[in-house]
Amino acid sequence: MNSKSVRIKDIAQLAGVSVGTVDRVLHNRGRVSDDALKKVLSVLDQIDYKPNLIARTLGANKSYRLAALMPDPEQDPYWASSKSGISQAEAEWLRYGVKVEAHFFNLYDKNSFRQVAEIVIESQPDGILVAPIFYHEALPVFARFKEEQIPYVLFNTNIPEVSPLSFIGQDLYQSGRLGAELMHLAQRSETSALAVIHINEDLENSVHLIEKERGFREYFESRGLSYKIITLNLNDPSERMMEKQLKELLDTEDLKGIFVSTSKGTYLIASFLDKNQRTDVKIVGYDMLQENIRYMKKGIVDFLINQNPKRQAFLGIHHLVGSLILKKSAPEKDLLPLEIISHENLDSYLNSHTH
Amino acid sequence: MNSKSVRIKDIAQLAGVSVGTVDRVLHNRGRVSDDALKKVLSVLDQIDYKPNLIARTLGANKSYRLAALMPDPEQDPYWASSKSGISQAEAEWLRYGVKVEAHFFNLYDKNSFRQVAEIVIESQPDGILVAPIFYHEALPVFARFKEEQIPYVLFNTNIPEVSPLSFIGQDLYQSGRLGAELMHLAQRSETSALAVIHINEDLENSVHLIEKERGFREYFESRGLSYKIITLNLNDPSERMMEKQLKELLDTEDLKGIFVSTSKGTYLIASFLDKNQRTDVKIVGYDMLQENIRYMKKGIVDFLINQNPKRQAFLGIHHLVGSLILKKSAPEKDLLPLEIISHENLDSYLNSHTH
DNA sequence: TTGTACGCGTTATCAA
DNA sequence: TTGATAACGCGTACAA
Repeated sequence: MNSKSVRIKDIAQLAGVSVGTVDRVLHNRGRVSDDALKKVLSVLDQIDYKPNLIARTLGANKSYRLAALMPDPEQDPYWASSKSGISQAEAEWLRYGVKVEAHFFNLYDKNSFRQVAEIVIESQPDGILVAPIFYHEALPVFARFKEEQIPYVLFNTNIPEVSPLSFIGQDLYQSGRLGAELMHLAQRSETSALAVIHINEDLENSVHLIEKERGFREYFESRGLSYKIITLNLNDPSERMMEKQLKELLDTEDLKGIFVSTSKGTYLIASFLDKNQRTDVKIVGYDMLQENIRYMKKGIVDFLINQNPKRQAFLGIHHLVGSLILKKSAPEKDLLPLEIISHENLDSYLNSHTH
Repeated sequence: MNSKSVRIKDIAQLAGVSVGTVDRVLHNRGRVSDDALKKVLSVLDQIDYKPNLIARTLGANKSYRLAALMPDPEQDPYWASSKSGISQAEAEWLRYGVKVEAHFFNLYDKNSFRQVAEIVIESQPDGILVAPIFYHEALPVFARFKEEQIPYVLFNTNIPEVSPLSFIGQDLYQSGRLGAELMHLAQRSETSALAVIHINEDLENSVHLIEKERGFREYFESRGLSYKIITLNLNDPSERMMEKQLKELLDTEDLKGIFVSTSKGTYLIASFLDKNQRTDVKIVGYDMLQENIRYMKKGIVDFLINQNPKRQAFLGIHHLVGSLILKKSAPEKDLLPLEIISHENLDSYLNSHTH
């Protein structure tokens, strides 16, 4: 077949050593003389060796255990999508002996993050995929991972300081700018008031939401647009309290648009506006959650920015496997495109397999 | 992995024959005695044998030759993207013995399609990836493929009647509707005139363009919007002639938007409007060609719908390989999402690796 | 430190 | 018509 593809055997021949020696060099197992090492490395330097995955998995009876550390999918459908991405990746790599165990922490309890992380460490996986949504709590956890020498990949939220193998996510500042552009398009007058609504316990600790708002505001500034922009942080989980704050906002301002910074928040706001029959207020929100889709089809939600949680998690496992097993270097950052979902392309996203 | 999985060896043992015999039965290669056949079949009946695909491709050591039949990439940068998707897929499968030979036909010459198709057949490939952009000419060609029993996958344009292994592309009617939605968003008044511009030799024969226009028009109808919509088909390739027709259009109508149905057409129209300083006319077009990107950054093009030509071709080869070699069943239709590109998410698409 | 030999599951060859 | 056996490329145990 491909007479071109280089095998270990070929490298051995070129370097004038045995396949065993080449193998030891390739996997840095040591027990190789400086002389042999040099010879093999010089050959490897000149040719592009790509191991035959097929052959490798056939022979190796080895299995890899990966762990995922993420919020409980039952608390928020956004994370259920991430979960399904992990399952999908696991299915794909199963025949290569890869297993992934998912561990969930409480979305509303920062301490549980540390606790579950400790459980993950105890299970001694070969690699970890993490969604570090709590900035402060994340730092000591990653220190522990390093201590235990377990490689990790981040998704959803980046914390560059902990130098992960890779980060998979989106440019959140730009995401905010895009939200602004879409909001601007949906408006028919430039004098109305707009709101940025976060639904979050601890805004200062949530870099991702802050970045989105910054982008949203700067878009209008950079274009010299004079909308009045109000920020509202709804941190009280009780529905009654939330409704009260929203009613207040609608009463005091001539509000024509709401940019919601989270996916779950999107349908909460949509539900409120729907009940109060305020279809004049445009909504730009996040992600194709079932409820968000419903409100978009109903005409309540105008635009969704797809963060592609499923794909993020899928790629996370993918990079982890690639790096650990295939010894491929994962990209430092894998930024997914900011996908715009509107009424007319929604179905095309829902029907596509590959996404 | 699952040590439980049944191997040919196990079947042989249970049936009291050798692996060679089992292999012959499994692949109906004949040369098996009735007695042995019965014994093997009865074992196969009781257990669920799933061949190890990994081992199969290793052992088979077969090489596969695929062919691609598509328009000449030098005539239109859109097809250059498709070409690069094919190359990418080929690179990925090269080490498994897959080779792809691309054959180009003349975009402006229907006869060349049939001629090149005949050349493809002569080369007797194991499978063919086709972009059948000429409807009438395609039918006899697929009849020939069937005659020669060469499996084929379609991309870009679907012709369901020829029952391909798989089709990869987009819903073009919906694509037109999306174009309309974006155009509507970009307009500030509902009384202006809009144009649909095709740049094509033989419009009636081009299902894909007709479908887009149908979607575009029906969107406005279904919403009761009263834009005046003019269709213009520029079939003369000379620039002078094209400019004359466009000038005429702009002079006689209060035109505020142009929907261009092809990717190459997009930058041609953009270039014209740019030269004539008609930034009041909004453009919705197709694909992230370099020139289209340039005009979008310049503010001349307002929206692009990404048809993802590269990915389409890539997936085409992918499904072909999956079906032929790995005996996986390819999806009958693999419809890619209709991606909206705007000023603020353009870079995110350009920077993303995985796309 | 080095090289050889065997196993992974399947296919293909060849002698019996 | 059969069955034994050598590939395929890689990892690794084990002998030198």
